[in-house]
Order: sequence, then structure tokens, then C-alpha cells
Amino acid sequence: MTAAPHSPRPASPDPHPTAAHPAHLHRAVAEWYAAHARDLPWRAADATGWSVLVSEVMLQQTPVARVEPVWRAWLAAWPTPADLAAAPVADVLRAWGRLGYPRRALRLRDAAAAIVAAHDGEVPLDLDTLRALPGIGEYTAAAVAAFAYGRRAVVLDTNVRRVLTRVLDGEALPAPSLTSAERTRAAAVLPRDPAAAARWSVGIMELGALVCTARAPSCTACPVAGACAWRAAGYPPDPHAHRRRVQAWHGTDRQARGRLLGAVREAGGVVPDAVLGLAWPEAEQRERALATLVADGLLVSRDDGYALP
DNA sequence: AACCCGGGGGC
DNA sequence: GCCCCAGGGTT
Repeated sequence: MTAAPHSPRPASPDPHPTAAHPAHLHRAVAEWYAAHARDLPWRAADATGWSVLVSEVMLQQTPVARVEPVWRAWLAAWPTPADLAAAPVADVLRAWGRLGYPRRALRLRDAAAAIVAAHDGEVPLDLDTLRALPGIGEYTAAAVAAFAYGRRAVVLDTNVRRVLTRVLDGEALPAPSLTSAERTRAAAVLPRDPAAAARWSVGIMELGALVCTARAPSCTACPVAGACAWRAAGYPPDPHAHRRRVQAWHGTDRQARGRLLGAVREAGGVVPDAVLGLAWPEAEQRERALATLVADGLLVSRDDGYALP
């Protein structure tokens, strides 16, 4: 359940109602973004398709603050896809560090190899070609096409979904999974001009990240508060709350995998079984986790222990 | 559609 | 303690 923002101001009759016309929203978000956007390195003028692609993969389910230092080190070590494609997996996993979901690091390296093998070492511009790369789904393909290359693409991440749901649907949060109706609507409100579309997408994402946040939105700082259906309706609670399931963590295979991989990552060379037994004492779950880590290509089994590939 | 996959920080 | 975070792949 999302808490209503402080000092809600339910629908008082507005003498100058600001309809949620796309053109108004586009202008308001663009002006807000120009004044308030964070100065993130992958938005710099010298950003490349590769630097943007790396940022987008790292940002999948990982907050900006944790990505930024790893992104800097990563681009310094592997400034082109060819550099990453040639890197040892062990180096790649260590550089990924504690960003989480380490299979992303393997897929990024595989994507780099595909870019070298099939695209002459250049990150593709085309949405479908991007989408075919390992670890690049609908969101990431659109983000790279739009943010790196200025192409018109429907960028629909958790921030965009939340802002559009609030402003246009009047609901607190979007449905647990992305619907086709949402995608159609997001396409309908996307500016026609490619550059304007990219500005809109990055602007509404930033608005969701900084102002229209999931927990405690700052509606007094929002450039489209006057056009927001959720605000106008008095901030009704999340209609999907009963369907949201929190993923368990303590004692799960995911925690076991993370701890075991972490133990090997932070060590050098082969980590003996006895040491891994200390990292995760429950034997059956430990062995299962190690087996899946090997199957995923994140670990290799050695005589009496495990190592990074 | 449902499930699996990390880790940290804000509240 | 709970929830959220620029999602993607597999079944």
C-alpha cells in the first residue's frame, strides 16, 4: 500500500483545469527535466551506444547510486564491446561486484561478443537487432535506441509505468505485470518527433525516480500535478495491492547463491569445499546452489572446490 | 502467466 | 522488517 503524499488536495474545482493533453505534459516534463535532471555520466555528451548499453543493463533492478561507480570502472576497463568480449569471465564477474543478478554480467559479455561477431563491433541502432542481443529485452532495446541514438522508441520502465498510471489512470501503482494496453497507451502519448520522444522518455523516467516515487511522491514539486488524475481523485490506494507478492529472501536459494558466489568472487583461485561449507552450512541447499551456479556459467567445479570461470 | 534471479538502502 | 529498484529469461 502506497502512502498518500503529505497534504493531499483532493479535487477542488479548478477554474483553469489543466487537461492531461500530451502536448502540455511534454512541455511541462521537458522544462522540469532541464532544471532538475541528475548529472549522470551515461547522459554526458560523449556517451556512446556502448556506454549507454552498459548503463542500462546495470540499471536493471539496481539503483543508480550503486551503478555509477561500477559503470565508471567498467567503461575504463572495457571501453568498447571488443574489449569486454575478450575479457576473462572471472575479471568480468569481479568487476560486476555486488550489483546483483550476476548473470547480467555474463549476458553483457555475450552481447559484446555478438556485437563484435555480427555487427562489426558497433552497438546496433535498430530496435529488433538490439532486442536480439543476450540480456536485452524490450525496455533496454528501447532505452539504447532512444537515449544513445535519438531514435523514436517506447521506453517503458517501472518509473514511466508509475507516472503514466498515476497521471492518466488515476491509480496509485501500475498492475504487477506490464499489459499490452499500457504499451499501446505509452506509444500514443509519445511525441512524434524522435528527439522530442527521447527527451520525453528520459524526462518522465527521471520524474518517476525523483518526484513521483513509489513510496512517498513529492507532488508539490511535480510539474504535472495539476494534470494528475491520481491527485485529482484524492490519492486512492493501490487497487492491485492484494495481488503483489514479495519475493522471499532469507534462507532462499537466491541468498545461498549470492553468498556462495560472493565467497568465491572475493577470494582468489579455488575456494575449498570446506570454506564454502562455512559460507552456507546447510548442505543440501548449498550443493543445489553450487550446481545451479555452475549451470549458469558463474562458477566452475574443481577437484575439491570451486572457482570463477 | 508464473517463477526465478542479488543486494543494498530508505523508511 | 518491509519495500523498492532504468528487467530479462525460462517454462
